[in-house]
Amino acid sequence: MVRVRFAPSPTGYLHIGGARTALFNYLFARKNNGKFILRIEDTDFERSNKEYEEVIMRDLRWLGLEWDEGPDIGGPYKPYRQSERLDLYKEYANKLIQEGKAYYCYCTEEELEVQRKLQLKEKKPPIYDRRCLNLTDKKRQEYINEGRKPSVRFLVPYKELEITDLIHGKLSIDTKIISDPIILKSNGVPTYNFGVVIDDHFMEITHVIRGDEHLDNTYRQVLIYESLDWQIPFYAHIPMILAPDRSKLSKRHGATSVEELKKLGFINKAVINYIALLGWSPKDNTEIMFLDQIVSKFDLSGVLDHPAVYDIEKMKYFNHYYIANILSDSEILENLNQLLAISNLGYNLDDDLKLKVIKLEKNRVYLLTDFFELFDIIEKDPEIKEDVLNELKSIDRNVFEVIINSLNDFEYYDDMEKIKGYLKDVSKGNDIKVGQLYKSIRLLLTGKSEGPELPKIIYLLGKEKTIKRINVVKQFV
RNA sequence: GGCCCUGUCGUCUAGUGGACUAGGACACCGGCCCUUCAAGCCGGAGACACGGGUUCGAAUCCCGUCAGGGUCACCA
Repeated sequence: MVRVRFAPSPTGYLHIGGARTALFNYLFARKNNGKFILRIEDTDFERSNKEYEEVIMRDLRWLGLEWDEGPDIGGPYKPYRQSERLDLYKEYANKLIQEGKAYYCYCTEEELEVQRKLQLKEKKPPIYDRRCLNLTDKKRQEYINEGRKPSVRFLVPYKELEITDLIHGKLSIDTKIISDPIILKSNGVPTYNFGVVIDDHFMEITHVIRGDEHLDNTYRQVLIYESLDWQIPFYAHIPMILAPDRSKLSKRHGATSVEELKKLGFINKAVINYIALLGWSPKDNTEIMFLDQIVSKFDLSGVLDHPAVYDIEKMKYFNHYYIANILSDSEILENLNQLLAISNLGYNLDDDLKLKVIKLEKNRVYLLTDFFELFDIIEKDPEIKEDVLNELKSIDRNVFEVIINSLNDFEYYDDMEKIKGYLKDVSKGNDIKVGQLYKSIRLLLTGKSEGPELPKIIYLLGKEKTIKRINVVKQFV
């Protein structure tokens, strides 16, 4: 049985890279009828935050990545929060000490820092010199009397170590260059490299799918597995997602968290679709796919081994495509209402009107927030600023009169086609160029010279609002 | 700096020794449509990092150079 996990630490929002890692784990689990587990790695008490944990779970669900076992829903290998598994780590750290495979280290962080700097200065790799490995009883007692709390270091066995990665193939390293890693901090809490091994083992994780940045950690972890005589899981290190400038993706590169994307008006299906294609492509090179289709096409062997650059423009296109061609109007409405709920813009529109807007605009919209343009036009009377006023004043008096009279006479505001035809007639009958007529009316109704098609605006506004706006504007001119 | 990973259009990618005049998608440019801006449709430009091998034949295999990224924490 395939068992994979996504193991975020709750120190920030779920970002694009994390979401993609979660997705690949999810895909692999579903494809192989396995289990997808969520584990929270909250051993850094300073930076971990329960709120982030909740946001991460919420965003994962928003993306449609449901897990089979996790801190909130439990499971046979609970608990799924590292902070609740502290005894387990201590037990195995002690076991390693007793077997001479790990040792207490009494060095302080300051001492280590000094040593590291020195080594770096001499252009040497910063490796711990094992000064605490063979401490005399006297020295040890001295440290204890000073009140020093020891950390536990893993004793790295020196050898040629080869690991096999499902994406990169065979990888090897000389373990001499690995510094003895601290596995238990002096406060008794495990470090990442130790916690991962213990938990993955006891949660019976079969495949570790994670970002490339963990490639070097893998050697340390494999050594720990070997020292405990545990079975080593399969590894698949997926390429990183880089910023457009090819550096590591971070906040300064714009919208990189799922939270932000949501607020910008992205649709979950589009986000999933886009990130699935970052470092992976199906055999048939299809681009537009739903999550279940991606599952059926997914194959770890299709995952590339080089990094991909994050391009929000392409994701916008996917979003556009989903809105225009894939989603039903009611699905779009649902997404729109979700967005409205979190963005507190206070539009006072009922679903029927929103649906009308969706029908009219979905072909040209890229982001859900683009619908707001029309919402604004419907809800807010035009602002008559100076430049608008000047433009308004340049409209011929006769044209002005024609517009007012004809819009007053017109009755079929609920029929787009009739509006179109009527405007055409007005244009012909009064010898006003269509372009000029449209431009003038748009200005009167919205205070802008660009925007959605004019008949749409008139249709959505209805007779009452249309006439009212024109009358208001008339006073200024 | 050591070690590890990687290098196909600007970007995501197809490509696994001959089917490659290197294909698709986003972005870009031009045209059509047209009441504006878009959308849509049609068309265009655009890449095998470089240098050596191996081979009848290389984007594909090997070596080197260069470039990019990652990592060397009592962070994960």
